[in-house]
Parts: sequence; structure tokens; C-alpha cells
Amino acid sequence: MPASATQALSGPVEDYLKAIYDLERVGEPASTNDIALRLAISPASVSGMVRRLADQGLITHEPYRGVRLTTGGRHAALRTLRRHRILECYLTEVLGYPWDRVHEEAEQLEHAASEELIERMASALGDPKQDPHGAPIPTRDGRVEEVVLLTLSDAPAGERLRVRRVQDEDAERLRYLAELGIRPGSLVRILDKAPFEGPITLWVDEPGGGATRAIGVGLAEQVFVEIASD
Amino acid sequence: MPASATQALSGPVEDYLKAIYDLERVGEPASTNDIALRLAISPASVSGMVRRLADQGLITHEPYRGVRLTTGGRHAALRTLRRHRILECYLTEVLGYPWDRVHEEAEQLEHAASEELIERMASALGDPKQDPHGAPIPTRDGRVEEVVLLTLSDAPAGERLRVRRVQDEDAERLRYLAELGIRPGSLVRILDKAPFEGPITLWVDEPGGGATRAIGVGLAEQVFVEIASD
DNA sequence: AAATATGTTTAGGTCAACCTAAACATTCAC
DNA sequence: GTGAATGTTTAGGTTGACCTAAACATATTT
Repeated sequence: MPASATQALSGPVEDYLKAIYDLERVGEPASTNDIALRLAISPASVSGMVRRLADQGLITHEPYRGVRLTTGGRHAALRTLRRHRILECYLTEVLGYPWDRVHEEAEQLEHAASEELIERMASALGDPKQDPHGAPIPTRDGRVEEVVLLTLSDAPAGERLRVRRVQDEDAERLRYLAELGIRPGSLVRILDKAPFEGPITLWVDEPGGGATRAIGVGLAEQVFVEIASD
Repeated sequence: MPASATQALSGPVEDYLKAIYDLERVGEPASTNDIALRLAISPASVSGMVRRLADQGLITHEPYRGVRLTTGGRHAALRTLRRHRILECYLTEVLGYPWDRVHEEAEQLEHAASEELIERMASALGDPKQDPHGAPIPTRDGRVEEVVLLTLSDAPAGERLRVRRVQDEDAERLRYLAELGIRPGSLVRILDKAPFEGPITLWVDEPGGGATRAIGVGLAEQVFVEIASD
């Protein structure tokens, strides 16, 4: 049974598709365990859901080799992602939500908001291209340009770096990054990388000058940058 | 187990409580069948849910005599009602939703929106007192003034009447009423009530003059009015 | 007071989405 | 190429929210 038109999907199904999309994007096809870990669900439950998704034609599954989105599945995932990110934009820009609490709220609303609502919000915002954490917003017809970015932990020392995107899942982390002045658009320069997974020391440009900061590798892996062109 | 604090309730539970609140408001305690009819659910299913709600201390149930909200249950119902109505206001006033589609969208969102979101919307609107259909919005601490109103089908002929509220469940009905110029705030006068449940002829004041309209009793029962004081 | 109509509940079943514990398959290291 | 570690699936169970069909209780009419 191939996934044909835009049928309504349940909240959990949308969450699985989003997770699979994201895992696939990073590297190999998503494994049962990866999905389980990311959604905080037992591997056994994932096994069951994977079968259902495959039956619905949203994914293909080669046992022990992982799961891939079909075209239909990818479209469904991108629709949900669009909702999520438009909501995040709207909540921060129009309703004044703080950076770190937006993800959680959008997570709930994305399953309930109609296409019409999302499009009304999008127009009110002038069709934003990125969400508040720097993630690209898929278009109505399911296109995204996913740029491959360096993580701050892999970036070279000495160069001027522009922060492009940060992982938005963990509210506390986001609060901390904001405190350090690290958000999409910020300019930073790595001064030193301590060996053995040690802290990274960097210079963060700020309106009134700048500051030296040190962050751990774990946190640096959540920050995506590109080498500043100019 | 009495309902103490503000626990999260499932969507269906919130829908039951809203329905019971509304039925109770009109008259006698809500019967199993009334609830079933209103929610388009089988009476048997309602029986089951009623037991669960009673176990949770949200309602009291005297078999064959009906169901009543407890204080906790009433508060929960009013919280949901507040969400719903704030959402309706926000969707129409800020996002330009048409009158007749707002109810449906709010019905979905009310179960997903956090208290914080609702309060942010409420402040953005300047704490509205009524939703777009004229229904009063409960306050944060669970107060509503429910005014008893006449239906247009019961109202006396000849008097100047002000439309205060219309039932919002049926989108087509709403569209039709809007066409006739009948919405909260409109001024009307009954010219004639045909006998045997016949049509009601009325004069509807409109910006550029007014018009004579005829509507059936069924529709007139959905329109609440008061005698215009001035 | 019996018969009928109406309203309610019980019995038994389904489906989605989870769970744990146990069995099974694959890969990797030695 | 055997054994351990890792990853996946099956078996069996739970919960919420629904269903139909049948049994039961109350109310109404005659």
C-alpha cells in the first residue's frame, strides 16, 4: 500500500518520521536502536511501529540494516518539520517566547495545527527561511536546502567563524549558549582546543566588543558554524 | 481520589468535561445519552468514560439520574473553555480567520496549547471578555458570568433586540447567519412569527439601512438575544 | 399491574501505542 | 570459527478510548 495523498497522520507517527528524517540526514539509514534512543521509547516498541510505517508505505525497512524514508514518508516528515519551524518562528517573533522554551511548545502544537493555520502564520512573518535556531524551513512543496556545516568542535582554530545553527532540543543548553552570546549569526574565533576532548577556548564577538569563553566538546558539537567569508 | 491540582487531562477527557459543563448549564444534570449525542459517541462508551471521570473525582454520577461536575471538574472545564475561546479570538483578530472556521481549529488546538501560550495570546488581545460568537471567556481563576438570554425563537415580536451570542458548532449555519447580517451586536426586530413552527420574519439593522429576512425556528433557536435597553 | 418504550450498563472486542522479558540474529574480536 | 557484545524481534501484557450487541433498569402508557 503506497502512501499516496496527504492523509492525516497521528502525533506519534509524525514524531517517528521526523526522527528518521533527522537521523538519515546525518549519516547512515536509521537503526531501530537509534530511533528508540532519540524518541526515548523502547527498541521493542520501535520495531512494532517500524512495521506499521512500512505497511503504510512511509518507510522501507531492511531488517538489521536500517530504515529509509520513501518519497511519501520524506514529504510527510518535511511537512511536520515545516509546521514545527514556522511555529517556532511565530512564537518567538510574534508572541515573544523565549528562545529556550519555543521548541517544546512547537512540539505539541505541530500535531494539532492545520495547514491553513501554519500558512497564515508563515505569511504574517513574511515566509521565513530559518527558524530561531538557524534550521532551514521546508517550503510548502517540500523542498529544503540542508547545508552541510561544521560543528564548532571540528572547526579550525584561528579562522573567523559564523554560527549558523544550534541544536534546539535541550532548553538548558540553549539558555547557556545564549548567555555566552552564541546564537545563529554570532561571529566567533577558536583560540585554543585543549587536547583529550578538553575545553575549547574561543573569542565571541559581541555588540560592545567581545569576550573570551570556554566550552566543552559536548556543547561545541551542538553548534554548527561556517568559515566567515569576508 | 479527589481531583486536587492541575493535572494534565487527555483530549477526550477535556471534551467530556466541556460537554457536561454545557449541558449542565442549560438545565438538568447531563444524562449519559445527552453526552453521547453531543459528542457523537455511543452511550456505552460514555458509560465507561463516566466511570473513569468519577473515579478521578471530576464528576459525580448518580446512575439513571445524571452526571454533575465537581468543583475540580468545573475548573478543568472552564480552563479548557478559556483556551478554546481565547484561541478563537486570536485566530479571528490576529490571523484573520473567517468566522465559521475558527471553532474547528480551536477545537484541535485547545488540547495542545500550554497555559503560557494562551496567556500570551490573551495579553496580546488585551484580555478579551467574549469570543467571536459572543460567548463569555472564563478568567484565569475560573470565573464566568453566564448571562441567561432569550433565543430569537422565544423573543417577543415588535421589540428592538440585540443579538448577543450565536451557537458556533456548525460552520454552514454561521456562514448563513453572517450573510443575513446576524452576529453578536446586530440589532433586529421580529416582525412576524408564523404559527406551527413556521418561519420568523425580522428586520435586521445594517450599516446602510437594513433588510427584511425570514429564518426557520431551528436556526432562530441558535441565536441568543436580549431586549435592547435604549 | 402489565406492556412497552426509553435510557443505561455490562460483556466482549478492536486498535494504537506503549511496556518488559526473553529469544534470536549479526557483527566483531580473538 | 567460536563466543561475546550488540542490536532486533517476538511473545505477552497494559492502558485509553472507542465499538456492537445484549441485558438490565426505569418510566410511561394503557
